[in-house]
Amino acid sequence: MPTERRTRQRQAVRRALETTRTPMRAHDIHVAAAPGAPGIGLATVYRTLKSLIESGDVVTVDLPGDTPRYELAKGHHHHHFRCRSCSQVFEVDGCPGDLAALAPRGFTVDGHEVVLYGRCAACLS
Amino acid sequence: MPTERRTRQRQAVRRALETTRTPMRAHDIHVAAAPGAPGIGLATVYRTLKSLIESGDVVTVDLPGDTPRYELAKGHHHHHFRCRSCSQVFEVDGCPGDLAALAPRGFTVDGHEVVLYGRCAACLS
DNA sequence: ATTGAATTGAGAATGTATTATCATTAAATC
DNA sequence: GATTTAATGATAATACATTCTCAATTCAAT
Repeated sequence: MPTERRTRQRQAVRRALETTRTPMRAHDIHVAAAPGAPGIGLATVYRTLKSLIESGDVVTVDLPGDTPRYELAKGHHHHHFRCRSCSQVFEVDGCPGDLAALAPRGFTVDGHEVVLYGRCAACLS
Repeated sequence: MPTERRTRQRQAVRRALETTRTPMRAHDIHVAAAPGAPGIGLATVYRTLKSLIESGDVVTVDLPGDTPRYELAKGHHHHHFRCRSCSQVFEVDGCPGDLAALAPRGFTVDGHEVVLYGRCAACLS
């Protein structure tokens, strides 16, 4: 099995995700990682994301009709908020609770996702 | 202004959406409309969907990480359930209610979406 | 320092949903 | 029935995110 090497670009990708307060798109990560890894390629960003996801350190944040974003695995159940103005996504701690009752009779529910829409504080000020 | 013509293929697309009990993908509609409009092209399905959406008769159902689906505008607020087994999407009447309280301080919430995951009745039986 | 293999960057290639093009067909009006 | 022109079908073209290719690079163990 190949040994994982600690490279400047992988560290830059990880750092980008550790530093941000909002889930990032691959493109955002590419830009954010550039200062720490000059010339880093987009392919490397994707390769790194893939391994981080496989190791469970990163999770994909898929919001309806939006390009995928990535965030560090938080460990706790949470949802997201998407600003209609700046399109940025924010973490939402808290959850409406068990929604199984909403499902049709005879259906089994084992998970759910909630997305809030509106304006973030920055766009309102 | 161009006059809208009543064609066999448009009727077939509309009928497909009126007949189904679950939101359909463009491809599904293409298949479902074929019997009523032999040889109908996929482009026509998209063109018809576009006009139905513009007229407000149809709405797009975007679920995370899934290809877009389309359903007749129901008029009432509702959500969706996606079967992890057959991938089919079902309408969910009912709603967890106002979720604005979950948003971070200073944020404005004007909408939300909820997606339930699990197994549908058919896949469980 | 040397070397073997993992990693990288640049760009081509892929997959998928949707739109554009354009000659042909067919509604709707006369 | 003839005419006008919106609508259609086949297919090329877009738009994207993501993956693949492969020569060049660089990590890390010797």
